[in-house]
Amino acid sequence: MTAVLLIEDDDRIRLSLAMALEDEGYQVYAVASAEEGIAEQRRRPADTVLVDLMLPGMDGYECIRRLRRDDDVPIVVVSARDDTHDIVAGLEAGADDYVVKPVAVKELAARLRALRRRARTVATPVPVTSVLTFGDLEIRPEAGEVRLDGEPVAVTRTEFRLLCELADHPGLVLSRQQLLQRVWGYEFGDERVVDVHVGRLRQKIESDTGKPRHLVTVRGLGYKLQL
Amino acid sequence: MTAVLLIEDDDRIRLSLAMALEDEGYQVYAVASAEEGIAEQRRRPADTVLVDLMLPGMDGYECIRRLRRDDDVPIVVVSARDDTHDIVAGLEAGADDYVVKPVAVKELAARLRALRRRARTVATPVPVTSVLTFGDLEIRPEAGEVRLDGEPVAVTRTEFRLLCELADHPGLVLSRQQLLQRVWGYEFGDERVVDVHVGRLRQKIESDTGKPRHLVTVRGLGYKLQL
DNA sequence: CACGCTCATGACAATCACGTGACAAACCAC
DNA sequence: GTGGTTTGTCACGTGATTGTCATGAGCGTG
Repeated sequence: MTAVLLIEDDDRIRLSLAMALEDEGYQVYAVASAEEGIAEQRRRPADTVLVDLMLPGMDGYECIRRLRRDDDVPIVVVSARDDTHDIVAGLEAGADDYVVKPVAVKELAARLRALRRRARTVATPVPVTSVLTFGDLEIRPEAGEVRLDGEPVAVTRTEFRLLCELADHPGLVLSRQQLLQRVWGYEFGDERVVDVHVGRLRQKIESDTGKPRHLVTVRGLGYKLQL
Repeated sequence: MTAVLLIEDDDRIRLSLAMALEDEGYQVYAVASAEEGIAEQRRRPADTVLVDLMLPGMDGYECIRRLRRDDDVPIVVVSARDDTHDIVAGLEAGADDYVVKPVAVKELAARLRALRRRARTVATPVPVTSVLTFGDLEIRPEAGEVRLDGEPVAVTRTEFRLLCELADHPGLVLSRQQLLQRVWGYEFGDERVVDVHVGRLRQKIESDTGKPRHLVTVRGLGYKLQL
């Protein structure tokens, strides 16, 4: 069965549209915000995404761009706004189609079928990649990528290696000595280097560096990475 | 340049739409009947077909079905009729999109671009050719062909092998060393060669080489190819 | 509370990584 | 051969990255 992700903040519209689509034979995942939608699509990818443009928080255009960044999934904008500028912007952001509310369900279903006919089977987006997850923090060693809450975070090589080393031992304390050896290859050296890099890393992945949630200090022993 | 075939019997609309599309950078073949359109598409296939529904002689639905029989070309209905029944019928006949006249040219152009992004080019019936797709970038290893937004891109052999090697591991970082070995067969060698070729490749497949969308640098680690 | 120790952080200069243009050798098609 | 294309090397500029250091805050203990 075809699964559709519906991102629409208006409760009435969301529910009625979801029910109508279910009657048409779709399995519908419905959420009320762009953030939820992106998370949902990551967790349980649908075959097609329907998205409203006017959403609380992150707007629809940004939502489309983020979905597109991860994925080649067909996206249809379902919006009340019908002027050319919005339509062009929606399509340029990466949507495949744009329909104006209120929309006949039969038409929407026909457009979904047309789109699905056309959708290509993309070459495995990211194959067999191990992802180390620490709550909202994701580390993909092979992809050289760190994501916080789904958003890519730019880290330097040393920071990345440090993070991977810590992530390889979740919840375990690694001493500065151990880190110096494994990340830097130093046998001896100034242990302060580790502190500095941990600090820089925290700036990037912790919202409150004073109270780190993932990359925590164990006084007198070293650092560890936890959920 | 992208060629579109416009099938529309009303002279005024046909001419003005053709001119408007030409202003948008399309090459337009315009004809006034379904029969002419089908013949024209056989003789000189366009990349996309725009078709009116109410045509003298063979109607638009039948026209779409016949075009579809030959060809997987993207088809957009441009019709004055805006009721659900017509829209569904048009899409079910095989159209990819349906816009209601009068339509803003900007919107139409945006829809054409969106469709083109999505459309697979099956014009030449190449059997069992794997196509590696990265958004608007297509790589056909067997055919030795690279396409950007459907348009063939001329790449040299080394560039092509480099691209294939990266495409074989979508989203994964390959170090310069790995690339040197796999593309050049060098065991050792100047890693800057890789940079230079990546640079040349970017000139050809990235619109803004400063901010590459597909062939990205992972500082300190290497390069990767992504959506 | 005072002390010693540990850790966080900002500043800074040296270094590094990368992108790019130029160029000559190698290669290729004709 | 000959002219054009492709390829590897080099050098330079730019901006990012790195290790060091100094300073001050934080913590635990007596």
